[in-house]
Amino acid sequence: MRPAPERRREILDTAAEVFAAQGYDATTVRRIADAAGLLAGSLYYHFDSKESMLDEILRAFLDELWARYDAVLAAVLGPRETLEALVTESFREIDRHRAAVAIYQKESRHLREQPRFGYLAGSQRRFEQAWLRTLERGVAAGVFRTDLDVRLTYRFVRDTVWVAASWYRPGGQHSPEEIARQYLSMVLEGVALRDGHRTYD
Amino acid sequence: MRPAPERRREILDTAAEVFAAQGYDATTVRRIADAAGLLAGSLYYHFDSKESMLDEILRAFLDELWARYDAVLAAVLGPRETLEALVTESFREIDRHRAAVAIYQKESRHLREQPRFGYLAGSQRRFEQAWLRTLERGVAAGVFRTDLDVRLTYRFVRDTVWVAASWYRPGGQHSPEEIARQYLSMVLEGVALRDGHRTYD
DNA sequence: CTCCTTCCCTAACAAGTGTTTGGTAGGTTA
DNA sequence: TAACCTACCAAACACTTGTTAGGGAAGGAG
Repeated sequence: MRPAPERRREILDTAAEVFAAQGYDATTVRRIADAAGLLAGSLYYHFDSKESMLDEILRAFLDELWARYDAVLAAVLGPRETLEALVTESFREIDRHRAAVAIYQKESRHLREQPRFGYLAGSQRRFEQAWLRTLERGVAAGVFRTDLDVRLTYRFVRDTVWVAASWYRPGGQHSPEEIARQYLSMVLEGVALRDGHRTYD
Repeated sequence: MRPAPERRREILDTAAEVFAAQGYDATTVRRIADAAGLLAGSLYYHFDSKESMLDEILRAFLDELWARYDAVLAAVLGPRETLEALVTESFREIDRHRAAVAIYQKESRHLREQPRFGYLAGSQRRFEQAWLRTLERGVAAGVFRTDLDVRLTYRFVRDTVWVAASWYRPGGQHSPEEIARQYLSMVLEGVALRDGHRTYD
């Protein structure tokens, strides 16, 4: 027999890809099995249910994301540096877990209502607090504009970052860091040209 | 009998709400019928199929959107004014057809591959061209920054606008025009405070 | 060799799916 | 009144869904 305990991970990655491409509900277990090279019933040797696969995908993604976020937040940087670090980590996460992020984007809103996926709501609250605090710190410190609705700004920043998962493909011409740099530049400085605006050297 | 030829529209609006909330595939015709106050089979007096309902919802949305976009583009404004007008019209469209926009956001990527929904790909190409042309005009005219990847900027602007459909609720404290103003301010000027930055009067 | 574990297949299950068919209450038209 | 149309219901259809049970091939351990 092959040594394969990573067969499980292999199947889970396949499932994540299919979920991301077709949507969770539209994906049949037979389709996953097909893509992974086995039959539908055999999936249940590795996993309890289709829902368990989804659960495991989302948990792994959120665990890794929060490990990085917590590291950033624990460093207690200035508000602008915190924002830059959070955005950069987000793009790195998209680079690593593209499928999981796409699934999260598409499904979390209605999954959140199921008890089993209640942790999605909890994660979202922590997420929102971390961002709001950072923005408010920045406003107080005079590095962010004071004339904007903070909550609107939060949604703006949050969305601009995460929807990138819907078009980003790893191995493209831009690295996650490069995309993060340009996104940050747009979010912080705007796309309009103005007097004294510096171009890259 | 009631006068109702608008019963059809009523059912379609209900279907759009349910599709937007639960996802198209996760929505059963019985659920739609329930919400509309009739039985599943009775839906087929008004519509050919579940897919037809989705098709009609998306077509109505795109038709109206393009009518407004074409009016803006035909006016041949300056690039910055064009961008502002397109964004404002987009938020107005979200205000009017919130459910349809949410469905479009969630489902268009994979629907696009079905022949029946091929027009989604066509619409997306026109959409991309209109935006890219406007941005390139702006770069050439010196009103937009020259150091950004135009395609990245396009996705940035596009996404920031349309994901708003996932959280926007009509009748909230901000009108579509107010949201558009703040979004445009963030996209054009950035969220960072800088010397000489003016707050609202 | 024999036993055991790992990993998968075959075949079926009940529940739920979109859809069709035939019928009918009640208003409109002639 | 009679014929007709609109908008719906009741019941069933064929099919797909996620899931389960039993079995078996292939390798490692004794």
